[in-house]
Amino acid sequence: MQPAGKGLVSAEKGADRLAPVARPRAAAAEEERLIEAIELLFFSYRDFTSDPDTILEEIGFGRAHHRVVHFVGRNPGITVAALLDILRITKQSLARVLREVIERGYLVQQTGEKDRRQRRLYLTEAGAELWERLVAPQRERVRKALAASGPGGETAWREVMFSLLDEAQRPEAEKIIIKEP
Amino acid sequence: MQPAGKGLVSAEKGADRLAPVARPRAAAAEEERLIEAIELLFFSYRDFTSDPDTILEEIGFGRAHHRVVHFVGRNPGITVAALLDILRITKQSLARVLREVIERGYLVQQTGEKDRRQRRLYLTEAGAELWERLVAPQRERVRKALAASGPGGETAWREVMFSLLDEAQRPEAEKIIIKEP
DNA sequence: AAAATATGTCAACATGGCTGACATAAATTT
DNA sequence: AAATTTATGTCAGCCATGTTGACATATTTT
Repeated sequence: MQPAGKGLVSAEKGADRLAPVARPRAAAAEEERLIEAIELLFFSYRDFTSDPDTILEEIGFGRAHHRVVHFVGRNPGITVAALLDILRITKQSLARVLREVIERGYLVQQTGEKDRRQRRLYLTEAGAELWERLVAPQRERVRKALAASGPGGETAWREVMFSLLDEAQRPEAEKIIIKEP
Repeated sequence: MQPAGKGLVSAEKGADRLAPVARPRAAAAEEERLIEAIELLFFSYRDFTSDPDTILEEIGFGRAHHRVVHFVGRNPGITVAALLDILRITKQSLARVLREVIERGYLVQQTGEKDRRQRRLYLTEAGAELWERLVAPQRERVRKALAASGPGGETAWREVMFSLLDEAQRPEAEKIIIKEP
């Protein structure tokens, strides 16, 4: 299902090439285009987070719990320090959420084998189930969206999204996101 | 500055076409790709909001203030009801933020001409200046990111972002985002 | 033995959401 | 003209999730 032909998805760079020159039209048009992109990002991200929000509400969890479940699910045995690095919150903030997720049986801690100061985090079966429930609609939403763009659309989308990252943080983000077997 | 050749931006659909068939590799690989996209969205959005956050902190405002300034700046004379529609928060939540933004002189209310129940919202000069300060780095970030993708990248990116919206809300989002002259 | 590290915890506070109840003025309907 | 609906504002209290600062414990490293 392609989006409507005209509006948001056109953005031909030289569309008003034939307009009168005197007006500062080119700059203004680019600015308009960019602001549209900014708002598109805002609205898309909001809808993107809405599916899990519904599920979370049922079980009395919030987005913070979601993030913990997700990144522990994705990185089994992750240390608390590494999780803090990803989430960029204080350990006190994490502690509260972590306690709740553990108390409710979605997550367990295991003392690190090599370094016994570490508390490595793992999802329980219930946690894995919850993660799947939460990630499924997002995956489906993203799958459809990527499929809706033409060939090469996914690569282009990723390029843009990746370039939106702070340059300094791209290597680390890549490390976190990509799992090589 | 193109992202590193291998990692995030490859995603050729048939990359492992030649791999052994027995393993359920195709489905797993797609799942992996989609989860990477989900996390990319998460990290990119976080960095995307980080520039304004810095400025906002200086002046003791939060993201809520930003959103109000932005959408009033973008829609001069918008009514409170319309703003609530965009932000999808309660009027009590908006009221607090609105009051602060008005008290500090960034925004004014004007009784509607046709409907005198309405309080139409406008940025003051200080408000317009603030908006420009806030939007400038985001615009620049998005400009660079879109430019970093190949030709047609912007259109593809928009298609995907637009398709991430709830289908039911696409027409309204389009109405809000696009300003026709 | 001392220092550094990984983690946990207590307490207090801020932001920005929420619900519920009620108030006012203006427009619309009857 | 009266009744109703609409647009907005406001009070009060609650919740989720972030913050800072201080301190405690176990373990590893120096």
